[in-house]
Amino acid sequence: MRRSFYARPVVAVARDLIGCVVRHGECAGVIVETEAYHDSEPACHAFVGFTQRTSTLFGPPGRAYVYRSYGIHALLNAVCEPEGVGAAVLIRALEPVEGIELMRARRGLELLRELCSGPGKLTQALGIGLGDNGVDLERGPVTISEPLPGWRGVEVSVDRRIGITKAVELPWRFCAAGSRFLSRPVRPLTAAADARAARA
DNA sequence: CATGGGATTGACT
DNA sequence: GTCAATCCCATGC
Repeated sequence: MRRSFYARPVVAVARDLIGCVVRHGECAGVIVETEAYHDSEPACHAFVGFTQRTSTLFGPPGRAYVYRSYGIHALLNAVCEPEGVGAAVLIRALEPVEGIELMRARRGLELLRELCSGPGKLTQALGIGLGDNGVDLERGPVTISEPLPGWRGVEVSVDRRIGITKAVELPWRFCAAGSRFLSRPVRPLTAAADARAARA
């Protein structure tokens, strides 16, 4: 995708990335789950301002922001909004489409559903690491490109973000409706959750 | 310089 | 359902 695609409100980009293709080397998958993060809300790393860690987030849009989570996993984001705004889309799950045998070898698993159904799983499956931080997503080695035929206009479900403790009420998680490759199912909105969201 | 806290995962009860 | 692994970074003394 072109740089102008990412230089937009991060929530819109997160939604529009559903159906696009992430590629690294011979491995590729369709994005089926994303989350948006923005420096105006405390769940975003960029909330603390410009630091060494967040410099990529405040940099030009269309680059990869890769960081280590829980000391173990590398998580892949696409930097969004104009330079100077700290915002990114976390890629949370892929449907594998190419290089599946290599993914299986890297993950030590056979089951297709488990290869890329989580933000730490998909970086392991595609061989993406901290060294890919700052990479231009149009040039590679990690790239994101247009949806495959059949994925254009796919229905998107909205949910609250997973695994965070701050700003939990924001509906900034996006999933391909009915996908079997999500990190977790979309939670149906309950009346109680609705009331909480309305109050916040 | 010491410390606390994760945008997770997989193993185990 | 619970829980440990593991390390980088931001913060505070």
